[in-house]
Amino acid sequence: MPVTDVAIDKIKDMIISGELAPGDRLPKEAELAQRLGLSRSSLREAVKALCLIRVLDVRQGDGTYVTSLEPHLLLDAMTFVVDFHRDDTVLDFLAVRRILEPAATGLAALHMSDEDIAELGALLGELEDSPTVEALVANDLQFHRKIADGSGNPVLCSLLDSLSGPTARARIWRGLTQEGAVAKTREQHTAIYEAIAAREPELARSWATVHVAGVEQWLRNALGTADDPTTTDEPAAEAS
Amino acid sequence: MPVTDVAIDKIKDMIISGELAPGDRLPKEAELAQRLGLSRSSLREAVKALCLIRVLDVRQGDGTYVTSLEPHLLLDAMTFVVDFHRDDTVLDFLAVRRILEPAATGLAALHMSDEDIAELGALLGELEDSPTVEALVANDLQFHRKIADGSGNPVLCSLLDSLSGPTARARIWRGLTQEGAVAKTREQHTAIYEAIAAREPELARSWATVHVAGVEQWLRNALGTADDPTTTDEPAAEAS
DNA sequence: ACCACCGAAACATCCGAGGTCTGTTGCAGG
DNA sequence: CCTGCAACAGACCTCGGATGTTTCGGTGGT
Repeated sequence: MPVTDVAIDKIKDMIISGELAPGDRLPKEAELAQRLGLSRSSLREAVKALCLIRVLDVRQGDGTYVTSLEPHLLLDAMTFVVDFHRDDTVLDFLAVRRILEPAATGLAALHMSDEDIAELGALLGELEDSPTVEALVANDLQFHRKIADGSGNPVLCSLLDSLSGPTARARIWRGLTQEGAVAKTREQHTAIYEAIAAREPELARSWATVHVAGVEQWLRNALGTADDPTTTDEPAAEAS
Repeated sequence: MPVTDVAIDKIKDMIISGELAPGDRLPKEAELAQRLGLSRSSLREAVKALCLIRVLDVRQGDGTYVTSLEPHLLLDAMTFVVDFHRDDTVLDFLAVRRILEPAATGLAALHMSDEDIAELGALLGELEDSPTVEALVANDLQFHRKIADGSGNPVLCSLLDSLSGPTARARIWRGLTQEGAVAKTREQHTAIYEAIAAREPELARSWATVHVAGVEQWLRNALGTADDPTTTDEPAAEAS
């Protein structure tokens, strides 16, 4: 195994073992390199790699630090990964989102604070009557993010955030090509909001399913896939 | 922005734009470095970073290649990320798994081939009567992996795989500390298998929920968390 | 047709020299 | 005493070249 990979594992172990806690500063390059028994160049490669996945944070002129390691930080590195997937796997991502989003929405109906729900409602009103596609998608992302956050599970929230990336592009197409999409989206958002405000997890969950499934259905047609539609069906999920 | 980060983005763009397709070979270090306008050292840092997340694959003596970019490859980079999370966030991961696993199991009941179901059943028989904890956990992982694979969604499968990592450690503890865990696990696995074999998605889904919830419940107690148990409840998910 | 050997190509690693940014220190001025 | 500016030191950034290792593919002998 290359020394650089060894170094990555060593640093990883130092963090997992607790020798390096979140926020801690690493020894300086030269020192750490000597300690791990490799050159500064190789060490830098290791650090850079750990930097990409948000485990380390280097600040020029200052030093290298361990990040907070919070889920939202580490999981948003996944956004980078997800970006590499082509359109042919978007449906698979969307299928996963179709599983998680309703669950998150249901949880949000149970756990969101009244203030957060109010803010969620405010988001609905912020949109103009004839918004640009970009504004619509941005508002949509914000809406779903707030709900995911309201689930009370940061991992779930970050995961949904990552999965929304590729979906966002799809939604842009949709806004561009499908006439009634804007009105439909707004209606469904309102329905989801009202279900959450009424503290009705089942209803909220169902509306979320309908919402995501709508995008999924449209995308499936748009891609001209001949797949068996049941492939992404979620059995026994809906009580109604 | 550091030149290395620019290089990472450049390479990323080359791949996303299709200039570099999966399996393609990159220009040699010196050539690519000149083309991107930086030194070999800096380029190597970029390559190493993209290597960590399985986007590139360097083979000494041969060259640097773009990986297949298949979901299972990119998502298993997430395993690396998940490893960094401490025990206090394991419950959040488990909660997500509790959402995904039942859905995947339900899908598997619909889509697994008869041969795959037979192999799944064979897994149940492979375990000795008094297996070591390691053997039990390994068998458990394999069992759930096969089900996740049977869902027909590679993204879902890889995601569950990643989430199982931290859970695995927990299961080891469980096996070590909880007496009836082995028998209970075997019973539930058998029940899940039978439900899938009978093509009963709802039943399979419910058993999966019971299975994961059992681990979750035990872990919650073991960690002595005083959290509101409803925090991770999935509302309206069970038909029964 | 098969196998061992050899050389070219490409990555792995190391090194040392400059450059740039950041946080700190110390001094002068208000 | 407090404030502001300038110089300094520490740490990371970037570079380019030299040397070691591994792999691939061609060559020649059997």
